[in-house]
Amino acid sequence: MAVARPVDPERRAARRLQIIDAGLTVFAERGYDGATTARICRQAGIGSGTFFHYFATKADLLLAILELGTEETTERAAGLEGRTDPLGVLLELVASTADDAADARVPGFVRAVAGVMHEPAVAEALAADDAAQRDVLRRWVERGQANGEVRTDLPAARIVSWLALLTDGFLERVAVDEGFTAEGERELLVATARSFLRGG
Amino acid sequence: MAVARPVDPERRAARRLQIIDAGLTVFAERGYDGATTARICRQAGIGSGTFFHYFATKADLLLAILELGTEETTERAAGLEGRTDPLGVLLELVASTADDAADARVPGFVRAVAGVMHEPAVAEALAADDAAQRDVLRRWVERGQANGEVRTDLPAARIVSWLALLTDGFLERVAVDEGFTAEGERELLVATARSFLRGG
DNA sequence: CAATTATTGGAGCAAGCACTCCACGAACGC
DNA sequence: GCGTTCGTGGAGTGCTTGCTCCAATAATTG
Repeated sequence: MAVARPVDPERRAARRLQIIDAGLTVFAERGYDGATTARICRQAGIGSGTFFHYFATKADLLLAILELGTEETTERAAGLEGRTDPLGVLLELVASTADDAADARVPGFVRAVAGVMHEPAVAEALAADDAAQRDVLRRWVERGQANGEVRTDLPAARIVSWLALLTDGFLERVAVDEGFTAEGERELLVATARSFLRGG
Repeated sequence: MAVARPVDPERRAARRLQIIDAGLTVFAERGYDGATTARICRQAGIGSGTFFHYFATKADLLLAILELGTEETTERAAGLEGRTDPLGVLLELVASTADDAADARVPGFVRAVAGVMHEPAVAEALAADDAAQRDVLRRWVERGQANGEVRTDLPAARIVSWLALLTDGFLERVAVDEGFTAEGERELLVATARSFLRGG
């Protein structure tokens, strides 16, 4: 009778994260289509039955990874409220991209995702992530403009696009360029962003 | 007896280009794996037999497109020999990226390629293209440094990487960002590159 | 016109894939 | 212990895909 064996949310979350981690690794090194579910399962050390017990679809795994990234972004943004130096905040946000890129899997994952952008679900998730990130940036850019710390000859939205250009390009370079390391170029990234924000 | 029906190189080249053009289109809008050979054939208005008569493999088509791009790069470089204003040349080269991006298929194709970088053959071809492009840029950067037009606080190779960062990021933004058009942002790209080269 | 060969379309095939299904074992309430 | 449900692995399946094969056609020479 009795309702035996209730779900253990912690155990479930842990397994989920384990699969997510494996997915991140394999997506990064093989691309989306190159990452077969079989390989992801092997990387995670599980059977395919388990995989589809946690994710209905391979695409769902990708989406879950993206969602995790978006969460981190919003958390990071929340931790910055109350600051009064918009330029400093913006540069920290830019620098955090370099820090993310220090995990070698991140750049690879980013290009893997870019390669599946034509899938509507992925495009939507990525758009949401992009919008969240842009929202944060724009708010600080506007404050900086009001402040006099940021150039006012360009609208805030356009400045945000250019910050994104810098960080996207940075990730791409780290992925491709042998001599271009996240740690080594971090400082120059910040300096370049500062120069741009001031209106060099 | 008689050797009838000799190959017509022009006809062959034309067909080849027709397929290449279709491939560029479909790769750009569907990604590499999303671009089925069937769809490429439909786009080109040919049967699959014809396709494989011209390209042994789907990957070969991708490689052919890349090779065409490399050729254009080297041709463009050759046309610049003899100039004495390194900074001007560099900015023209950067601007030509923006011009390429005006063809909406180019940014899409670039990310499609990025999504298959884990294939050794593609990685190799892309490395060759990258090396060719870098070689040209580095030569002009070095001349600019000797000239006093380009900053000397960074080694030429590193400056080249950062120029590539700008152009890569530019292509990515054009592909993703609704409000970010190649024509509209071209000028700012050149200005930003100039600022960076001078050492802002 | 005949002979010969490049060129073409499309039917079909083998392989690989995401995903389903099921049976067994473990964990819990009673 | 017993009953019940969750968690798990892996064999199997149906579909898609890159690619092959071949018969028909077009083009060119003599």
